[in-house]
Amino acid sequence: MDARNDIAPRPRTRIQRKNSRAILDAALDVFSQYGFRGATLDQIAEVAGLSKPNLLYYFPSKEAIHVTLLAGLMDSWLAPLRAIDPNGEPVDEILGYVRRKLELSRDYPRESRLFANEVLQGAPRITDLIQGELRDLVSDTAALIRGWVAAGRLAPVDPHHLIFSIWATTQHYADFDVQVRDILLQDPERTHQGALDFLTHLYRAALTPGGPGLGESGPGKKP
Amino acid sequence: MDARNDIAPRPRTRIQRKNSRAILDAALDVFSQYGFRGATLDQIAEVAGLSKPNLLYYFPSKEAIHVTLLAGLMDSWLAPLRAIDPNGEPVDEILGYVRRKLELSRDYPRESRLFANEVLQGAPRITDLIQGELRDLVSDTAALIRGWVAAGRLAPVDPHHLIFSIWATTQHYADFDVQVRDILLQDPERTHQGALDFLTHLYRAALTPGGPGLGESGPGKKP
DNA sequence: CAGTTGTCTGACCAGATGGTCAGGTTCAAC
DNA sequence: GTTGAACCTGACCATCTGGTCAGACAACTG
Repeated sequence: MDARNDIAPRPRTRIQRKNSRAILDAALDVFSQYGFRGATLDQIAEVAGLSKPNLLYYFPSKEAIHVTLLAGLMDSWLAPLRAIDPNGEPVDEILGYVRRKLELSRDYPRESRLFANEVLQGAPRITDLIQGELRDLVSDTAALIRGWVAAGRLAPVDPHHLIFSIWATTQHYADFDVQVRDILLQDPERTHQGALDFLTHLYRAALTPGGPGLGESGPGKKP
Repeated sequence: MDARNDIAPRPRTRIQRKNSRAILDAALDVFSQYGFRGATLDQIAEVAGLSKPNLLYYFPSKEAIHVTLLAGLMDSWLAPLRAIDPNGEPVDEILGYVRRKLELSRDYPRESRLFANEVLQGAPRITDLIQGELRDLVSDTAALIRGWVAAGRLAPVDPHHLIFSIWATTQHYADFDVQVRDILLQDPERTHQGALDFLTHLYRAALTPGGPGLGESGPGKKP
């Protein structure tokens, strides 16, 4: 009847903190590349520089490591969406979201791939998170966007498909990194800039009220 | 010294054809869901309704099945891109590509997921296909698009990032199907139609020459 | 320094996994 | 209906997998 059986027991000692971190980092490497079933504890242990029994001293099972990673991920994953300001300029707010999401893909590609792997495999371990936290936040954001559209401050688009498209286009650079690199053959920073420029144009064109060949020509406010 | 050791030996007898088909279909189910390492021969055998040794009577190894699937996939995967008509109306041609690609995602989601899984894991078994066939075709298409842009028949966009975004947005509906369903909670056909409408608007707005905020103001064609 | 708690490991286990093999069964052609 | 090839299987194997465990070792505490 002890109370230590949390999903992620906060580390107490320094060693615990250090090793937990090392394990989660190694696990992120391996899980994001091979998915849950394809990853092995031996691999994770080797990457982490620990023995397999030692892994299982810190985490009760392979699945516990995986769940800990996924749970810790969702927050930072949703942060850019939460950061949309309902009182801001609609087009700029959405372009800002695109930019933040793209930066997330550049800076945390392993997290993106971990998530992609999980969803690809039917999201068996995060359906509750998707149907809960994620769905609620998306619903709210969709309502916000609908409001902007109704007010004529945004071209009429379906909010859900808009959000999906932003997820898809930004995460693509993390999830399909190998493909992108093999086709573009250029340094990552340039690819990132090219993607940002393109996506900015794409969404500005599609979202600016007055459609293609726009109506109200506002001040060309710079980024 | 027999000549039977092709990647995909064309089946001769009726039984061979039937069972090969069943195996590949089952393998597509399993591989697309769990990835190469996560899939097991026992699973594939069970789905195919055959015994495991019988699988290995038709294919020499697990990897051979996987490679056969991937090789057979690339063609149908690239077909929509090949179908772009250099003599057509640029915006319509690209919108047509988007539509075909979206239909592919709806009709062949397993193939999309198989491909996604493979690329996610670093594309260890198809780097040559990506750097060869795929890269060449993308290069050609990019050149075509650049030509259209130069002729003022398309808004100035980076062809590669345009193509990436089309892949991302369309394949998203297959690869992240679970997530899309959990958020939208509507029947697939309606989702497909909604996606098509949104993407059509998105790309028409971004590609129509004379769009928002660019230099050469072309003819403001249609709302 | 003794004792207690926390950290770590080699050896081990049961079950799964990719793959093999000797031999049995089915099938089509003679 | 005999025969040879194609088809199929149960039993088996080496290896890997997630996980356990008894006990060694380290570190803080008194």
